Amino acid sequence: MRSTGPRSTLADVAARAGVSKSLVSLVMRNEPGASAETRRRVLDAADELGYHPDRGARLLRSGRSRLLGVVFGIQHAFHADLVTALYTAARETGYELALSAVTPDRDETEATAGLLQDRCEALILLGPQTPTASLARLATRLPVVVLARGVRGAAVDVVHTADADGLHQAVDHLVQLGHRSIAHIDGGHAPGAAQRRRGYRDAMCRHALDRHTRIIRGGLTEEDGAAAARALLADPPTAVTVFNDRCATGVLDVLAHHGLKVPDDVSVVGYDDSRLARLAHVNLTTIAQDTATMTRLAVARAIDRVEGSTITHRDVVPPHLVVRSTTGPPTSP
Amino acid sequence: MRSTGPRSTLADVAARAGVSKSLVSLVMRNEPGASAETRRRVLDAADELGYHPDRGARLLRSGRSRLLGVVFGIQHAFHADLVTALYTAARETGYELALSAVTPDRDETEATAGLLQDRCEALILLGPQTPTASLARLATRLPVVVLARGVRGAAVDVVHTADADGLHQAVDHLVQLGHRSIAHIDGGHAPGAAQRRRGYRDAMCRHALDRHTRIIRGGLTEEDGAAAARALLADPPTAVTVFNDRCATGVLDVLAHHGLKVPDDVSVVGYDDSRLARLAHVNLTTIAQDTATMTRLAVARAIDRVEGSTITHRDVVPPHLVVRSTTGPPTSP
DNA sequence: ACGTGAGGCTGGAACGTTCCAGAGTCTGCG
DNA sequence: CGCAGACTCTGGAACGTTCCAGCCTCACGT
Repeated sequence: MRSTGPRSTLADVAARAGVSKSLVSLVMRNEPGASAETRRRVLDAADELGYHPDRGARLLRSGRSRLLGVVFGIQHAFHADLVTALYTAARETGYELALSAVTPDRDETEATAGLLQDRCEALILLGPQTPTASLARLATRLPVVVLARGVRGAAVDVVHTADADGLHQAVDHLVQLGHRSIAHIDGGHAPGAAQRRRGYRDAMCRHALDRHTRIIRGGLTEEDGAAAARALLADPPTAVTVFNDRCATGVLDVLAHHGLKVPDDVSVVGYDDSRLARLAHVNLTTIAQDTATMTRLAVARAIDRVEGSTITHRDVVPPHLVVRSTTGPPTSP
Repeated sequence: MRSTGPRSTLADVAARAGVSKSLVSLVMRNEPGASAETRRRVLDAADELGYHPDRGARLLRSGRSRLLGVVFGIQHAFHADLVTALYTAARETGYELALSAVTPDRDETEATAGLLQDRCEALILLGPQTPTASLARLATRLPVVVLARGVRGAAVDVVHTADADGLHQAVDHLVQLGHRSIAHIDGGHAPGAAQRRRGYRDAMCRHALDRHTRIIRGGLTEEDGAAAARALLADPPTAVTVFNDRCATGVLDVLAHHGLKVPDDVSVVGYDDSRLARLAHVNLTTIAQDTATMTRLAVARAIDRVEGSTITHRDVVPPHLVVRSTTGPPTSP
């Protein structure tokens, strides 16, 4: 049933065309050094035999896999968005992506190990939790780009959003709508949480709203958001900025269950502009990370390194506010 | 800065451990033939050198990649659950997973092509939309296992849930609670939708509730659920079974926004028991697909085929009801 | 005492490429 | 005429594995 036809090799093609292996190799790689006539003969022979070069052997000899490894959290909606964008960013570069997922049973170390076996030439890590020291050690073996997390110090390239800036925009927007009692549900120890927290605090200061500053411990999951929202119910602010969209979803949910109207009673701003936020029935006002730019940069940095660059880059990409329907002017001050 | 340390090889490890390459090879593959003591020495040496076997070279020599390709939809919460389970299912088998994602910009054909280049020995496709004919064609090249979709006819192995059975259980549960007006929000043309629809219809019949049968066009996203729920608002049933959890989330959302209490006013049952359903603040009663069993079977089928089996299997795994907090007795009949 | 067999280990030949050094042939030019 | 250089082409050595045949050593049974 299955045509387990024996794969033909360079040698087979060479024999059929009456030339040497080396010559066939040249022709297959489209390199100069063969006459037009032989070239055609070789190509014909290859075609007749249904020859396809063996990637593994090629890699083994040449040492180049043209593969970029990507480590991502499979449960993470925003990572899904990033991976999607990474695929398109890599499309025209001549490099391909190799995916390795982090799951509850499979940590980053394991995910990374898998990619090393594939001989990836560089690694792109999405919001890695790996301690900086380990990252640095990894970076001695091959180029590493950290995406969507601001790591300090390690000799790795970093691409992330101007986290604080995002919260400035969020607070500005709310203040402009007339809000004064604006809380922040933070991301705990999650990557970027500290910066966003600081952004919130600074912005409140700038608007002379220090005394309204109110930070509730959140996290990065829906759960965390729900818990934080419940903590807020006793004395709700008129607006709340949330660490990320996923967490904001939990907040919205709890508010709805307790009869609080969004945005009439409470305005909510998320962060990421993940697929979640764009859903019509959620339609969340949020701070959009510029995934297209970030992923394009990440891929470019990785390739630069592969091709010999030794400059360490840290790219901070500005986010922007996307106003949807979860924010509006406060009804009662 | 970066030592661009040359990748260490079997030979390096061998030198450091004071044994031969062959011995190291044995140890790395976990084959018998080395004493416990040397084994440890070799493992230590490998660790110190940060050695990772080169998959390409391995494949080149042995002709076996020991790789199972997995094609999945990266936007799909339930696929994430499946991939997670697949990793654990594959863990002890000696095979590894190669992931290839389907994104809005990257269709199944492209995802599959990538895996073929990696010389995967078999393919596991998650809820593929590819037409049966193409699947059959693909199956002539290498073993193919279709997971979470009941494909007819093609010479591929299939592992899926007893879809209709799930809806029987859902309806039985609701009837037992005292519901009579039970609607179904279906999945349109999605894989499995037809079977679930039929399961609902049959179960309603069996309980002599034919005249309450009410099917609303849904789909597999939150959007679809939200739209369907809005259609239901004019004359809400006391309970509704929904195509999947994702869709059910949309339903819950709309109900909450319109002040309908769940489960007091309306009971809701989902399908999949995806991570979504298990969230504390959602806590959705749902039909759990047995992902552990399904993935274990899928991996086993793939490996059987790789190892020469020519029997075509179709495994139908029974789902089971998980009662959480979105179902309860109807308050007013 | 001696074969015997098993367990632990080694050396070298593959696998299908690419890369390098060189071997012919031909052209043009001093 | 001879020789440099360009153009074609060839042979063989890598690349990092796995696989195979075989070599010790030791304990065991007779």
